[in-house]
Amino acid sequence: MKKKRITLEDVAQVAGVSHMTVSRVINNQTGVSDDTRQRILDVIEQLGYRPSRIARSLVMDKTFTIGLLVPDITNPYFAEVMRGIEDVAWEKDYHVLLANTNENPARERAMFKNLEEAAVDGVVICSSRLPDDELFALIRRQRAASVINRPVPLELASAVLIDPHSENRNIRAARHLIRSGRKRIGYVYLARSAISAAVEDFMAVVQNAGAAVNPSWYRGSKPTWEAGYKVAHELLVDHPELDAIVGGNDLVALGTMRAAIELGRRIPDDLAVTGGDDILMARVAHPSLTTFRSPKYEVGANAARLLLRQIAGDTEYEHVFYTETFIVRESAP
Amino acid sequence: MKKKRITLEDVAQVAGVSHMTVSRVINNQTGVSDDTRQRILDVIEQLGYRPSRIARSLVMDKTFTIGLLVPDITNPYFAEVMRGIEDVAWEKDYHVLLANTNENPARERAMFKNLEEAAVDGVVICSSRLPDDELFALIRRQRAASVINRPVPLELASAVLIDPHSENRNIRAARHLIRSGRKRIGYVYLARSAISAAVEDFMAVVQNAGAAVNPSWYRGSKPTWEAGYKVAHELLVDHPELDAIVGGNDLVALGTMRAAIELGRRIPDDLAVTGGDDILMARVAHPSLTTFRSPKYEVGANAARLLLRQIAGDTEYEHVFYTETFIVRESAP
DNA sequence: CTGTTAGCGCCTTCAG
DNA sequence: CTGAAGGCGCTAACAG
Repeated sequence: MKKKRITLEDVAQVAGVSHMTVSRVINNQTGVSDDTRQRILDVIEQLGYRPSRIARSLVMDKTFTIGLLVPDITNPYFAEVMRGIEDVAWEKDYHVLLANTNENPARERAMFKNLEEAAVDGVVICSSRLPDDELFALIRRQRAASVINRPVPLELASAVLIDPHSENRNIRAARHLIRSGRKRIGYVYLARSAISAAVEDFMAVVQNAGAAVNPSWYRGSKPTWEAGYKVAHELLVDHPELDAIVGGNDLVALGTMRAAIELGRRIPDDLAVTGGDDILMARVAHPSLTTFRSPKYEVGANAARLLLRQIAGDTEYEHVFYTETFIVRESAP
Repeated sequence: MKKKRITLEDVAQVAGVSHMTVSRVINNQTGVSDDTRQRILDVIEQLGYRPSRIARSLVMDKTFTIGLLVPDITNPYFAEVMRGIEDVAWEKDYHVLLANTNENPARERAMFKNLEEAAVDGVVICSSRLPDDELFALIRRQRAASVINRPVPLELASAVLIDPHSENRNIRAARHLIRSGRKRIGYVYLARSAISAAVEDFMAVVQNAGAAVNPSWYRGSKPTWEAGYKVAHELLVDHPELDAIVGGNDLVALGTMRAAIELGRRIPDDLAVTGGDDILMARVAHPSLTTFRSPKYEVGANAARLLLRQIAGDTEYEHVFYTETFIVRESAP
């Protein structure tokens, strides 16, 4: 014997009006006399009535919910981005349906399908790990989309991206390392991420700048501390000659530092390390990490704003760009 | 001119059957011949049909969605707990509606209301900041609830809690500090959290163990690095005599360490610091942080399991307990 | 094995 | 200012 939900009809009956009048009241519409309105409000309060968003969604064809697709909620970078998204959604009275893919493409695909079935009004897609063609097709199936950290055709979705005119952070890091005298630079890049510079580009720049290159100094990693640790450990065992490593992000760089320290390297004397994102851990770590600061919260907030603007009926997609600031700390002075 | 959603009816028409037959197919029900089923499956594929969860929810009175109420998604502790919850939900094909309260009680209240309107099948409530009576009333309005880190009547909800027979972690930390020779121990506890020991209890234990006590050595803090930094800074300025500080959690302890270092204290020589949670940062920080490890992922996963069990029709609530492991590191050897 | 009918709770439209 | 009718997309219950 389940307790049944209180409905508009129940409220109407108690208040002695038709359900339509109640509907008008809960939607703040005009056309209800002040005392009927007050009476209905009282009944609502007294009964503890809550409008069913389900029913409303069905008839209005609108769920007041946005989907949030992220690779890993435990990555502090994404957590901060999510906070920006969540805050904007909250302001505009939107709900957030969380779709955490655990860096797993199969799960990402399934999550997209879930979001379609949930009929969310739009999706914020953060750092998708899917190939372009597949991602674009999936986006096309959504009512609206806002993409973070992934170039996407302007006619397909809004996006928040790193300024394409600014140099890639990994490459900036490499330049910095070479300037400060490093000769043999490893690169633990983020596999499947649009943030990391392509290995060829990385090599070209390093070579141009007069430092050594070697294809086996460059390895892909998942964007986690553990993965960074593991990959860097292997890299350093195989190539003890390295005197610097560019990490794809802070977590990977921090894992790299740990591996290096365990292998007896002193940082930065024997090995310099750089990261990216400037998460709190980068500051707190020892030695503190040289990295790039990105406006994480604002990136999320902007993505959400662009999405909500589309949902509100704007037909023009928009791409917003941000830049990263180089932060020099102890790990690569 | 919006593109309209493809419905059961559309599929039925193309396949030349009634919508019920299609319904049976998408719900994997028996009573459809193999070739009709296959034909319908083909049409679904070809049309790219996705069942509307909204409509299904309305008629079934079930949303296949759980609400997730957390104080702060950027707190690594909660992020890890959330991952446990999300994974279990995903396994059971449940969606997660995120309600991040930003440590703000007013927002928490509003989020509860949102979750009611969304008609989620149940809620996982993580570290609520609401007073007992209010929280309990709000829980009672939900279809099902599973509570983390907050004692709750067994007839009201399931819960995942620290073993009540194990000594509180802050008090264990204090004992450890006293054993290792500290005399004047400050306490930056988590305000409004059921995790932190009450100041009176803390004082009683410290006094009993033969160390000094002083009411102005104990201050509440929000559970963030920034708050911990600020509170500890003030505390250390006001009370330079302190030779140890027990932090409510790792973030607060890490903020405390930063404040201490900026004020010229050496850690652990001049000041010992302890935390709680054992987030990654505690290990990476310098000096590394003495703390308590809690099974964060499992806490979340268990809370979700308990909730889904209730949703599945189990009427018995259940409370599950976990324990924390003391991890001694450099900050308080 | 397949189809028909009747709602789920709400909003839109149109009458009073 | 208020109400009645119709339908959103789907499933349950019952017919055939």
